[in-house]
Amino acid sequence: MAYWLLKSEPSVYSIDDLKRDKSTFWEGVRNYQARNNLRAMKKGDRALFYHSNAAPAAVVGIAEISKAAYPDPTQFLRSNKYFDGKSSKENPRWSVVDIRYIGRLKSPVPLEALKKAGALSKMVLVNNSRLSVQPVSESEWKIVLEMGDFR
DNA sequence: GCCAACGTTGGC
DNA sequence: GCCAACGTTGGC
Repeated sequence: MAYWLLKSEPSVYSIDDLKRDKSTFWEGVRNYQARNNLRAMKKGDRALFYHSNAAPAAVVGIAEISKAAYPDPTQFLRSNKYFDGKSSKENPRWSVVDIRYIGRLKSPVPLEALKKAGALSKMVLVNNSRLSVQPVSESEWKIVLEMGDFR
């Protein structure tokens, strides 16, 4: 099983929104590196749910990849803000995955705490804060869940 | 709201 | 293919 980190601004879509919805499709990724990470996901993989542009920015919960990558429907909707006129149905540019709510961390782990943890110095989030879909190593995964008192 | 860091675009 | 200009992200 692989591990990932998904970022979302809580004012747009928060962990509580996911809890309410139970599952959703991860729309709107328009960055190639992030898209490639989406396409590498397999059903059953797990992801940290991270709140960006939040006070504090923090890992707040856990989700499961419930369906592997498929074309992002929003890229074809002219009225949608994620519409991409350069994409085609024959050769879609952008992908989504489905995710399912697993749970909240008992205590959210702020970015600052991740930066302070020596064992996480190679974590993508610590080194490239702009990538919105990131891989997480198994050891990083375990450490973050422990820091968040996830049970 | 500011601004640094990063990604993308497009002229050449 | 280079790189300046521009737009976006995201921490603070």
